[in-house]
Amino acid sequence: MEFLSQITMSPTIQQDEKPTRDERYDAQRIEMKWSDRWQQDPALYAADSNSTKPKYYVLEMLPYPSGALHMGHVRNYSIGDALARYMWMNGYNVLHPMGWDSFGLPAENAAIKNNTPPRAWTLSNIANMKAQMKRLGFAYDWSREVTTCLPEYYRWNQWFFLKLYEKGLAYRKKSRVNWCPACATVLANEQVVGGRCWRHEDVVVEQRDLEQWFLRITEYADELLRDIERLEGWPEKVRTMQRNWIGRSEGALVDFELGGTVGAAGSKISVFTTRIDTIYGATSVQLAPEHPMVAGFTAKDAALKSKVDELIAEQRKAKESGDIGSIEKHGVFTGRYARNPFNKEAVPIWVANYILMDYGTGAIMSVPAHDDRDYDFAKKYNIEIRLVIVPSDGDPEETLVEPAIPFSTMNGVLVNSGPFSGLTCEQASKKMSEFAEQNGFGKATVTYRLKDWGISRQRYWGTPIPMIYCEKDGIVPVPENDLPVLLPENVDITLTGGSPLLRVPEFANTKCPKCGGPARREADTMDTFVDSSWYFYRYTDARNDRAPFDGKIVDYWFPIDQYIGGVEHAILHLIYSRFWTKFMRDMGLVKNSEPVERLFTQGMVIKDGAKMSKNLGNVVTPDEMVARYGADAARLYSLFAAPPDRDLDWQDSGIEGIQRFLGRVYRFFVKYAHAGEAAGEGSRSETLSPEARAIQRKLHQTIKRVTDDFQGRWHFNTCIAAIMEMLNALYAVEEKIAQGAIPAWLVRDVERTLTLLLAPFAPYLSHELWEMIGEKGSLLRSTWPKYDAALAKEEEIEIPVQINGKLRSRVVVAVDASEDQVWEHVFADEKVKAAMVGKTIVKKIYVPGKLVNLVLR
RNA sequence: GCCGGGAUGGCGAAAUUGGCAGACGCAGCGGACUUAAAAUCCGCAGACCUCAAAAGGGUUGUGGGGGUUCAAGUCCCCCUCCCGGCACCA
Repeated sequence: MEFLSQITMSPTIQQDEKPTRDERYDAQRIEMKWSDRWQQDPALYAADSNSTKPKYYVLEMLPYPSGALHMGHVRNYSIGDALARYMWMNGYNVLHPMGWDSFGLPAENAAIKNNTPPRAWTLSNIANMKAQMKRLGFAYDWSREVTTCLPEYYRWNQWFFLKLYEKGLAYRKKSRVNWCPACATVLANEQVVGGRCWRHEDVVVEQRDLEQWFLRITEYADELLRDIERLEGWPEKVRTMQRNWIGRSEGALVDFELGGTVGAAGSKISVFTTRIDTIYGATSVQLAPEHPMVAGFTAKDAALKSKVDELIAEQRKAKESGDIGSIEKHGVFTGRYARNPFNKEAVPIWVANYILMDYGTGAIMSVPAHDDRDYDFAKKYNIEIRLVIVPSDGDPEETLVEPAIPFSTMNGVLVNSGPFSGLTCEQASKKMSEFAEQNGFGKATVTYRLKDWGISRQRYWGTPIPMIYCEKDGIVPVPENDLPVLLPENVDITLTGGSPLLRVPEFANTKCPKCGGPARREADTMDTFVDSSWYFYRYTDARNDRAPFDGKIVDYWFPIDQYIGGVEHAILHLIYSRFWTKFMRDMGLVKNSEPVERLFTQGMVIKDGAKMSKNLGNVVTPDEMVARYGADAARLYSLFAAPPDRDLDWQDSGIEGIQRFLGRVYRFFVKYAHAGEAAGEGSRSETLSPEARAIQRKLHQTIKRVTDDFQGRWHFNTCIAAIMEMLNALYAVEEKIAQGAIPAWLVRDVERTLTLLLAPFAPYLSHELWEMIGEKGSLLRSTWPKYDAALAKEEEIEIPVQINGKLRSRVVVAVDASEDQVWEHVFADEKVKAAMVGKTIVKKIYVPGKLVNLVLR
């Protein structure tokens, strides 16, 4: 009975009868063995802030603890981990930390859905994901783990906020939020679906103005822009995106006075223009529908008001669906006129849906002759089109306004522009700005698209903003000694009506630090981008309880040598982080002006042509991949399937090929690892057989290919292909190896080097191999192999022979053959001879080492 | 609409500077091993045509059209489609 039950319970024993247990590549067995060993040595991946070695700080963007890792994470961390291991093997003191961006909306959503407290939900997600990371074998220094939702971390958010407030970089102003009347609460943009509440499909979301906290990032707009030039290790596309995001434009403010009846909202309209030189062509003024002056116009004009409301709705809808750029232009004439200060002419005032309130002044002067958008609008509403610029090199007589002469033309000359006619655009821009300033109706100015950073969130799961409101003393900051302002637990966040903390009396009711009288705490929490703006500084000194970090330690580790993450963070996270660094520098906390030296943005992981998502049901989880193929295979495949900067199309069959490759490696070592061990060093001076020499050459070529990619463009897919080629070359001469015809020392060299080359990509297997070849020291601290150019060099090369640009033959020549020798071979070639019959040579092209081409006629 | 990135065999891809298009891998086909299958090892393989067959040879081929060049996936001009980002930036 017992015998039978053993059989049925261990079906693998039967399979194992043929190949012995150790000949099969059993990823689970190998990975569990090494995983156990690594757990027992927590100092294995520890960074040393007092080391004399050169430092290297490699960082992957910290994840939000959503519950489980996805393949995008695996890819991101496989890239970073390969680099970290490579740098360790190159003798660097590597800092490779990990943490959790653990405040934020999903925890609250989960709380509402499943009635789990955000804190418990978040911490259990972290535990799960940390276990997944460990199983995948990522080499993190867990002693520096940062969890942003814990008071040890967020107290420093509060501390920084107080500093920002002290410096005048934090201020309050009214700002618009989405408000669901049914929930009676504020909604994030994400919770607004098609203009309606995510929980109430039939409820239209309203806008409300609330007093909120802002950080004056615009104070640094110019420096943020200028320093982009220094970020040479960043992808060009990210730099371009940031430049455009900051959006500096030089132009002028010009005041148009209102004519006729003057509304209570003010008597002049200030417009921003980058082309003041076209102002004589301005035939209308256009206001954003939400421009404050418009409210004055519509107050007593119900018909106008309903038209304007329509424009507002159109604009909001377009913004939401993301195609504000292609909005169909609509507008309404207000019945009022404004005076162009240059020619004193009265022009009609319109309200238009393509004018944005949050850029410039929310008002423009419309010059239909020289701007396509203004042209379209003028055509539609029959507004006058007046030509004021003609190309300096064209015939003015022929220049009719049909269609608009592009606004961007700077190489033009002004016409119909009073005293400014005849000037070039450039001259006129300068003179006209000066003229406006002298006469008090305008000035040259610089406008940024970048807006101040609103950080108030009317939510529970975030860092409480450390401010107190006292009836007597007004806004009073929480004294530093009273930090942290703890986020209360057991808060019912399903209740309605603004910020959840407002409804927690123990939290909201407090005493004024100044007068001791009754006061109310700020109940809003901070945007989670605050957490991620400086977390990477905390890693350098993660357990400091007296300061966010020690400046000296930061000075050792910063800037981050390599930051790796998704391109979706190219703007917000990376610009806030840059701002935070500059603010900390101005506080004297850090010395560097930029946090990140080199940035790498990886592509998305795609399955069946679409981004992996639960909705599409095309999610592949790391857990199932690890269970079926092992962590090494999952990691290696995520690097092999595509270059890391491109999107990756996940194919389950692809990972099987990788597993097969790992098995091939393993079996080779099982068969031949001992030969090398027994042979010792042997006599390296012996002359190698052609086969042995070929293996040696291939080995050095492989080292070069892998090393070059780490130094250069990180196309790990081709590195891994190179290692596969090396292995194929070994199997091709397997018989010789088995016979001992390849010197044992060379086999051992190959095996040792192959193990080192695999170490950054497949840590589990490479550790196992390292042990199999009898190496005792730490693989991670061993030395990256160097290639020998002389050994990598080919002896003979094949030169393609083209005739009239078409491949006709090939000749084999010595690698150092002279041009004459090559031609000698070419002309001796039968196919070349045949092709030359009856033809004359027009041209001979010789590209050393590459090809030859004969042009015949 | 604007900005950015792409398009290469049945599939994922390679070709780093204008120089043999398709490395490496998947799927496929054939062979060896096996009673058989799996696993493994070896080999074939862009498409079309030609040759009785094989070897060989030819034509064609990197989204489409034009151009530059002895030579173009790569450079220039025009166009189509796909992906990502966006803020009509005045």
